[in-house]
Amino acid sequence: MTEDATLPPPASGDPARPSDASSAAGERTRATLVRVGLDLFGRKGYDATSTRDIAGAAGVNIAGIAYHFGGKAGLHRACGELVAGFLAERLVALAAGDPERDAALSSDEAATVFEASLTGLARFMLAQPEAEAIARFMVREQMDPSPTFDILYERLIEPRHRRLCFLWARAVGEADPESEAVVVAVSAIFGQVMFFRVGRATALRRLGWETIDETNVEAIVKTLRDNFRAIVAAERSGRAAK
Amino acid sequence: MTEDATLPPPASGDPARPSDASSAAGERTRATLVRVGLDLFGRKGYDATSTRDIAGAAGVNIAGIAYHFGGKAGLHRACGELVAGFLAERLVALAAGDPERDAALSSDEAATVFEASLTGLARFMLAQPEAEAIARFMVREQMDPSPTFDILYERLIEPRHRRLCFLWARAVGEADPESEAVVVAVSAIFGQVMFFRVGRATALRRLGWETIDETNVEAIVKTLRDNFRAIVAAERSGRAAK
DNA sequence: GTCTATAAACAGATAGAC
DNA sequence: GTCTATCTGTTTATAGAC
Repeated sequence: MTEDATLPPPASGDPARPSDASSAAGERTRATLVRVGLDLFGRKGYDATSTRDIAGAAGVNIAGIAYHFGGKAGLHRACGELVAGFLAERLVALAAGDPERDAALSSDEAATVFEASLTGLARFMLAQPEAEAIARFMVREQMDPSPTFDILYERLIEPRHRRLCFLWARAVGEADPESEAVVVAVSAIFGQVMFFRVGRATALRRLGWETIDETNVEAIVKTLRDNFRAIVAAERSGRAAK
Repeated sequence: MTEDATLPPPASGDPARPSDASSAAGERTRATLVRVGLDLFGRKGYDATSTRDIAGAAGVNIAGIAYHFGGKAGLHRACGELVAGFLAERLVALAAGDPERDAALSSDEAATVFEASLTGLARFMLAQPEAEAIARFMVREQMDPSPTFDILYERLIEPRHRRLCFLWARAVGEADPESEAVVVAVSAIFGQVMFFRVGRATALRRLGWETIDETNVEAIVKTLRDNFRAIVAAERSGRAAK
């Protein structure tokens, strides 16, 4: 599982790297180290993961980490950049919507787009094997943010969360999409998905599941959808009553 | 904050300890080490926390950890036992209900008790300063369970989650409180609370808060309550329509 | 029960050969 | 670009004085 993930687009010409080093072999080594690092950092945490473990699992010499990334911290940062880039692209596809057209959506359309984003996110983050390492890495950065968290927040979390708030405000007829009530509501709804990642150990034991496969995730998605629709309906009727 | 928490009941006569060692000084040392260990383990994780840090912050000699707990792992286990005992007791008080009387509750009463448990849990876990270390420690065990997780799960998480499932089933008129739909629904609702602990870094930035104080937590609780009521109402009407 | 001193293993980083 | 060998610091655990 660590070995054959299909995560990183090997990206032969990487403009983010300012320095030298552009041979095909070096690029392959870097990509392998980042992929393995993402898995191990997410699985055990930054401090619990030794550079020897990473180099060993990647089949790369230990000195290669310092050579290619400047050190352990540099590799960690590169993992964050991979996550931000890969996931931002993927989530836009999952949401199936063009952010620039959101402003033209009707209330019902906004609710539909929000729901599609929510269920798409759940299906991807909970059932896709390639998302496991990513989700673990991100949750860990949430728990105790390192310098890498800023990359994730600014390039991934903030814009996606902001868009959901915009959609939510439009769906329920709230004028200010950045109001406290909207941000809290969207966060709470997102938390329903997050539980099945963070509290996975509890969820699996309570449900007698061995893992969250594509069958199981549909049971979760059904509940998420039902809850979302219930909350939207109540919010709308609450506002109409005023 | 590490120094003056009022967490551990110093428990002079501890029956859980099979061995010798029962002087007042030794008991104080053990209690201090557990309290500091809980804070640091939760804040930085098991591997990132050195026994020197713990001993230093506790004002105890490094060798004392091995002497009193057998080693770092033993101290971690003792932290888990403290959390399980303290929180189980506290949550029963928060729920304001006697588990043995749950079977006699009406549907509306069950919903009320569930709601009180949910909001009480949120207020305690999100705003009480003494709960910060506990919550961090528990989330970390969820993320990558150590042997200590079994203590938390069996003595704290499972019975509390099971009771919420019972209340939820009764509230919405579901016969089987351990059915997949019930367990998933309760987990999702709990996830709404969990987000503001796990995703705290995101929530604070998005809301412009410096911390979640008692004022802020009321904004969260209001959303949690509204969402809970909306979901209950929708679930009931969905069943009535059949 | 608490302390000092130290052992034995391991961490990340680096120098230099190839 | 990759390798071996090694440096330097830190880790947990322990032995023995008090």
